[in-house]
Amino acid sequence: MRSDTRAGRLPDPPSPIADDGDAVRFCRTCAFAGACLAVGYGKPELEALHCLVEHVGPYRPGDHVFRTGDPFRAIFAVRAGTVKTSLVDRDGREQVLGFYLPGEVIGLNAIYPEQFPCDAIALENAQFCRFSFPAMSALATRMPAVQQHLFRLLSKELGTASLLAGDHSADERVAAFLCDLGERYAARGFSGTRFALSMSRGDIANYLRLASETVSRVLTRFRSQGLIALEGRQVELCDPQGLRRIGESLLSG
Amino acid sequence: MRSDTRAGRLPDPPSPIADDGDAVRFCRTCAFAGACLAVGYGKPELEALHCLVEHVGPYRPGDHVFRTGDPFRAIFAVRAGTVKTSLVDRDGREQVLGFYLPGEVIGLNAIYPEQFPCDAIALENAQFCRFSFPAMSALATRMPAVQQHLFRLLSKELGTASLLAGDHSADERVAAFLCDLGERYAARGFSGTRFALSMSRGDIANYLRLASETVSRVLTRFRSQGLIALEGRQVELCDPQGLRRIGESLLSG
DNA sequence: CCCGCTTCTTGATCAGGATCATTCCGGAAG
DNA sequence: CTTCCGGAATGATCCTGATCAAGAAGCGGG
Repeated sequence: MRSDTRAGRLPDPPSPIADDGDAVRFCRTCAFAGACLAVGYGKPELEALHCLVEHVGPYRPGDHVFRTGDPFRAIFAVRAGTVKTSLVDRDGREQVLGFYLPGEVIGLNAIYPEQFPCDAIALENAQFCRFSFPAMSALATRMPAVQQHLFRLLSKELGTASLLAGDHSADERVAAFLCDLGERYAARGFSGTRFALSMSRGDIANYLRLASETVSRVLTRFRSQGLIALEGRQVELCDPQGLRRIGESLLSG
Repeated sequence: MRSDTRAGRLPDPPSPIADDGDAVRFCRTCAFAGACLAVGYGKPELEALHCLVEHVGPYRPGDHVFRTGDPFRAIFAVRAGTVKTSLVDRDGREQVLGFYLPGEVIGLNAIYPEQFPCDAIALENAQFCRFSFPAMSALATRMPAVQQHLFRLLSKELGTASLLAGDHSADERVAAFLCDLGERYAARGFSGTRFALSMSRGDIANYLRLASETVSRVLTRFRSQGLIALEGRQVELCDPQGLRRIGESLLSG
């Protein structure tokens, strides 16, 4: 599993960490870092965490990590790659709920219904840490730090979910989307101004509740205004300040 | 506090419970019922719950229960009345995040930022159970049922938050809004087909990301189609099935 | 290298809902 | 009763972004 045949020369230097051997380095950027590090490496509690973590993957682009209706047993931290979550209503229309980068957690919205309310689909080759939820909440009972962490993760996601709901112009949405992605990449140790959009224009549009044509147009205009540089799915935020100003109503208040 | 001068003859027979004396009856419909009842009345654990619950109120229409930026110390279960939560962006535009009926819980989205990210404003005379959050999470550590309950509440709210985000027509939004309110009233023991809208058309519109004129027009049309009866803020769902059909894309998938 | 597919871009037109403006209604105060 | 005022209903117009349509560009496979 260390080095497989697909180890070609992918042109992504700021690529997500896919190195299974470097658990410590990965864990520092993971959303569970707070919980994991709180217990301290070497202590017996860490054993408990390790017992309930299971590395799964790799998944290839388009693979499902879980599907709508699957019984809820675990949450997943993204180790490598990117994932989108989406739901499909009965007339078959897809609805993208979110994109998740390395270090972020998916599956939290399945706790209440006790089954996954959405699909999770890998956008790139992806790997995960799988946390058994029953084991996790049992652990949380014994370790306040873990419980606190779960509460925070849930509450945080709650905050971001309500942002998309506002009525905002296409410009605001796209600008905020780019800023948000940049900040999240930066928080995980990648470049926050230069990265690849791992999702299609259609997925972006769907997520932002716009038509893909509109996304194209806005991106093109942003480029002509010097706010971004764009080449296929590679994007550079040339004027993060300006973008932030445009999207600010979605970003902080 | 029991009977003050404003005890006029308000025409709302299906009024929320405002009777301080009937704790048991109220608690059965409260969102914490599962947690509270799980420990069983009379057991020592109940003492713990009672210690961290504090009844607050009454608040008058327009009063703030908490404000954006207030330090987060507690979550609130609505005992009586209705509340809206909303945030105000820097250009002063209000954004209604949700309406909360008796038995529902507000403040969960403050856990992560550790301060309230929104205002909570009473729409009617309102009272609350205030749960100290540090005490609550300490209790959750000792009582898995409470912890489980908090996780579920958070996860549930996460689910509803993502529904509004979809791109839906004005008709769908209004129909789903009415159905949702009805179902929530029904779940708390009130009539699910005949109730008063405690919020203004403007608030509804804001919540649904529509203009208030649009809400007016849709309601008028629904009435002329026989889907609802409407008189001021009193509404009756004459054809809940039909409404549900219209709004179904927002209601379950 | 060409083919066929998907994704992306760009243009032209259309429509749903926002906005502006006016009127109507119901309750509170005088 | 009249006046006043905010919320609500209704009409007229405008604008953003969706939709329809067509072409360009990337990409994997033969």
